[in-house]
Parts: sequence; structure tokens; C-alpha cells
Amino acid sequence: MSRPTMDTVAERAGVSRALVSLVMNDSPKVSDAKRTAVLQAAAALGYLPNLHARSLAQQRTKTFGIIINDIHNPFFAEVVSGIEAAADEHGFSVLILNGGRDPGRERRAVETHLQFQVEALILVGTRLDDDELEQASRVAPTVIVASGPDHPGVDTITANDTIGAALAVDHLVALGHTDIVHLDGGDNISSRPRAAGFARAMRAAGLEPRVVRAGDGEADAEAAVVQLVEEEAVPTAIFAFNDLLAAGVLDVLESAGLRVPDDVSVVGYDNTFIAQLNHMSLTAVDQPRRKMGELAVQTMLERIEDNRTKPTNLDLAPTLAVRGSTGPPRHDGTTR
Amino acid sequence: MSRPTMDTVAERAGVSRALVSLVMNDSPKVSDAKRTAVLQAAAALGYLPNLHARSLAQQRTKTFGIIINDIHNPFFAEVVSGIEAAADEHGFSVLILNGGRDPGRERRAVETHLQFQVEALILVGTRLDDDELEQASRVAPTVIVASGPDHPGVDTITANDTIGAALAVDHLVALGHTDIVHLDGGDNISSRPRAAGFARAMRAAGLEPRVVRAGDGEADAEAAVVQLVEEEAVPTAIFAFNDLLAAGVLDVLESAGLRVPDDVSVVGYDNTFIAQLNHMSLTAVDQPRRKMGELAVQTMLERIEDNRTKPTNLDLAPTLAVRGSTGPPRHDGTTR
DNA sequence: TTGTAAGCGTTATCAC
DNA sequence: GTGATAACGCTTACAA
Repeated sequence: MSRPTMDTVAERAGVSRALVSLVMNDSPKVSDAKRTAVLQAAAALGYLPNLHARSLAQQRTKTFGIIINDIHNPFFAEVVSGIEAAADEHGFSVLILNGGRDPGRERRAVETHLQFQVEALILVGTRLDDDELEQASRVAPTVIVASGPDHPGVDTITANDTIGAALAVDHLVALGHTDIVHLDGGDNISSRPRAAGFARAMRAAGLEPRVVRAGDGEADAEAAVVQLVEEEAVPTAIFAFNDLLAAGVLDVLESAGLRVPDDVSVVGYDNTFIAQLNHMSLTAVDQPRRKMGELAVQTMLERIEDNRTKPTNLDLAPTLAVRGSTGPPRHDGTTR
Repeated sequence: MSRPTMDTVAERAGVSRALVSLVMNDSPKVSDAKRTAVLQAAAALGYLPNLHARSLAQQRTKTFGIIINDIHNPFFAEVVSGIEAAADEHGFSVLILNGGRDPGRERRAVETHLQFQVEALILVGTRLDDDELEQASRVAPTVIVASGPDHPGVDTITANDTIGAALAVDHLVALGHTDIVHLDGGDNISSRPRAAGFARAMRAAGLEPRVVRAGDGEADAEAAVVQLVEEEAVPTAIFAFNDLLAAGVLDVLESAGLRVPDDVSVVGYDNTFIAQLNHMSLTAVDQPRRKMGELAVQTMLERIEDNRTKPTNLDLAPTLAVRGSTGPPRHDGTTR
């Protein structure tokens, strides 16, 4: 099962190894006769170049290292698609490692990527702290995607949480809601900025912001909503940290005998395919995920090829996808 | 930004490069004094071994190449988790490439993996045909996961579709259903065996199987269900090819004014988190995804380390997760 | 226990 | 156009 090498091909084609190398990298300065001879030999042997040897000799890998915080989250999958498309276009390969929501594992993933000599790191939804990020960025250009804008030293691609939250609030206010609660993301890295954006938008509308701690999973909805019900403080609208949490909210409200959107309107965040499922039909803030992936690549390319050194911080504008989970409040702000 | 090499470390620690290598692979035959000297030098320099150089010298990579057919499908993510865990346990790394539902892209991914000298290929939900699979398996041990059992030459890990379909049918029959329709998976590679399992289970129960062509996405439900409604042939229960399709079914039934499970019971396949969302509450056949991933690794290990040569074909037993989308039929088999 | 040196499969720099 | 030959960074006999 030992694979053929350039020498094998060279011998079979009756040429030197260097010639084979030239053919493989389709150099113009090689005669047609030899070229076809080499290609034939290679095909016959099923020759595939050894990337390790090439990287070593070339002193570059044309490879990006991606780390996704959670392979299960559909939000990240779309970012990765954007990265892959853009990388491909520029002749770069992409290595994906799964952070598994675990900082320790993510740390090891960074190390693995660096050992593979990737030319840049793209961290999607990272759990690493600023020190670690800064350290990594000293070894290879590093960009973080979708993890809040405030990380000194590294490049960042984000979608503005303040604007996103305002989009949700304004939509609800326009429908006539005045009693709106935000269920926050708990420990999630984006929890704070999103909640801050909510508070700000509410105040701008002359309303008092109410924030209840929740989390970033479906299961985190229950405690929060139950608390609201028990305190008889159910609002006419709920703005959830993300789609998954919103899905949980939908469910708990239903069990409590409250109808969406008749009794309570619900807004999610991310606009993943969960929101898009017609059965959920969730109004949600949309982050331009693919675009974010593409920009991450572009940002890294600027570092590698045009050796930019000044940090980039791109903050994109989210949009709102309006669906069936929001409507005008039934009464004038009191729960039934 | 040029990174330190073993020579840099050796020089700094005042030893030979070979000694550094021994330390890095923590060989027992090196004095404590030199060991700490080397480790200190390495740490001070931020030394990271170059994996390409190592692979080249060692003539092995201790790496598996995974290709997932669709990074967006939550079913595959779980299989990958199982693979990662098992690989990790045996000191193997894992490289993930995304097939993107596109055979051409998957073909290139196989090639990339082979160029990286992976020691085995794990194809999750592949779209390649038997010829291509056989060809790949001649270069590196290859196992396919979750793509139907009939692929000569390569190892396979599957969950039995016949049993899975029977689980669904028997559950519905036990509830009293006699009029059950299967919406199949269209072009999906698992469509045929699953439909065959359905037909078989129905006949075993003395019932006539009805199969309607659909697909493997949410959007594929509409045409199929609309057809049933228009022909006034709506059954009391629908067994969908997968969860996504079932989600679509739920939605279309709802728009048509039919209640689940009162008017129609619905069963999905895969038991992804979509089924588990309480708002969907979908009864679904469950495949042991993690286990399948673990077994894939084990199967490859047997080839690599114990040089097994006989093909393995593991066919696991699915189970049924019963939820709110199934219940007894309202009437005696006629639609209202 | 440590060092020397050959070799892994490429690419790149020269001569020819 | 083509072919030697020296890197690339590491491992691994074999010597010392």
C-alpha cells in the first residue's frame, strides 16, 4: 500500500524528478512530449503529490485553519460555507477543527493548526480569552468571527448587536408593544452586548427595559418563562438571545396556555433554519453569516499577501426577518 | 514571523537536534537535566513541532480523514462527535472536509485527504458511487457511515433501515392505524432501503403500503402532502423519510387545517434535535449516531493496526423515540 | 545517555 | 528544456 512518489513517476516516464515537479505545477517551460509522458505515467501509477513534502519544501501551505466553537450550531455552519467559498476562490485550502464548546479543546485546536503550519487562523465563535487570542495572533494572523468586537490586537468580523437588538425592539414597538422582556444569553460571549443593545433601544423608545437571565440553549427558556408566569409578569413580547432559546420560549408559552403571537410575540436571533421552519415561523434578527465568512478570508488575505499590520474591525449590519411569531398585542400591555 | 525549529531549540539548550527530538517524543532514555533544559528552551522560544516534517520523517500521520456530506445536517454532526472522541482516545487526529452535498466536491475532498496522507478515510453520508469508493479504498482503508449497506469492497457502518421502518410502522399499527403513507427520500441514497422496509413492515401487518415520492428537505413535503389532500387520500398517519421532511409535513398539514396527531400522526427519522424541540415534539426513529462514529474508528483501527483485510459490515439496530406527534386515529381509517 | 548522519518527498537554484 | 543538487524540519538507526 506504499504510494508512488515523484521518483517512481520519473523513472516510469524516463525523465528526472525535477521535470516531474515542473509538470505537476504546470510550468510552461516543459516540452509537450515530456509533459504527456509524465502525466501518463502519473495517471497509470495513481500518483498523488505528498502535501507534507510540498509544504516543507515550499515553506508555505496555502491553508487556513478554522476552529468552530460548536459543530452542532447551524449558525456556524453557514459562516464556514462562506469561508470555504472565499478560500477556494483564492487557491487556499481550509482545515476545520471542532472546538466543542470547550476552551481547553479549542486551545489544543489552535496548537494543532499551528503545527500544521496554517497561514492564518479563523476562529468562529471562540471561547478563548483575550490573552490567548493575542498570543495566537503573534504566531499567525488571526481573525475572530461573531464573538463581539472588543478584542485588542486581533482582527474581528462581527454583526452589530446594538443594531440587531434595536431592529427587534423597533419592530415590536411599531406593532404597538410597550411591555417587552429580553431573555439574555447567560454565559454566552455575546450576551452582554446584545442585552445592552436591547436596553438602549428600549430607552430610546421611552420604555423601561426588563432583562431576565436565561442562556443560549432551548432548555434555558423554561426557568425564565416560568418565573415570568409565576410572578404574573408575562410581557406582551419576548426578545430571546437566539433562535434556540426562542424555540424553547415558544414551547413553554404553549404549555402555559399562551398563544403566539396572540398573547405573546416572540423574536429570535440568528435566523437559522430553525426560525425558518414554517412550523416555528419565528421572527428573527439575521446576521449575514456567509458574508462574515467571506470577509474573514479577505481580512486574512490582506495580512498574508499585502502584509497589512493594522488591525481590522468589521462590524456588519444585521437585518430583521419578520415571520408569524410577532403581531400586535391583544390588549394594552396587561396580560390577560 | 519565522518560527523556531528543533535546531533553534537545540542550540539554545546546548544539545543536539536528535536529543530535542527524543525529548519532544518523551523518550525515557534522556537525562532529567537535559530534558528540563530542552523543555525550558522550547517553552521560551514558543517552539511548536512542524507536523509536515514529522509526517515525512515518520512515514505516518496518525490522522483520519473525514468527509461529511453536508455540514448543515445535524445528523452528521453527531456522527463526527463519535469519531472525534474515539480517534482521540487512540491518539489519532481527525481532519474534516465538507462534501457540500456535491459529488464533485466530495471527490476532490478524497483527493485532498489522500494528499495529506491520512491513514484512513471515513465517509459520512457519501454521495460517491461504488466505483469511486472501491478506488479510494485501494489507496487507503475506507469506511462509509450511514449510506446503506450495499457497497462492495469497503467497510460499512449502518443502522438498519428495515428495522427502523418496522419500528415506525409497528408503533402506528399498535395505536390503531391502518392507513399509513410513507413519504420517501427521493434521490437520497437511503431512500430505497427505507421505503422497502416500510413496504415489508406494512405487508407483515397485513396492510397495503402506500409510498409517495418526496425528498430529504423540508420543502419537499409540500408537493407530496398537497397531492394527498387534493386526491382526498390523506391517511391517518404519515411516516416521513427524515426529520426535516417531517417538519415540512407538520407545517403543510397545519396550513391545510389538519391537526397533529388528532387528524394525522407523523413519524420522522433520525431523531435530530429538530424532532426533540418540544414545539415540534416529533416521534422519530433514532439511529445510534455517536456509536456509529465510534465504530467507524474502531473498524479503521483494525485495518491499520491489526491489518484486517476482510470487509466489515456493521448494521446497528435503530430505536424509536415516541413523542407528541403520534396518537390513536380519530376515526376508523377514513379521513374526515 | 548523547551525537552523527542518512533519509522522508517535495521544490528551487543552478548549470548545461 | 532538462537534470543535478541542496534545502525544508524532523526521525531514527548507529556510533560513541
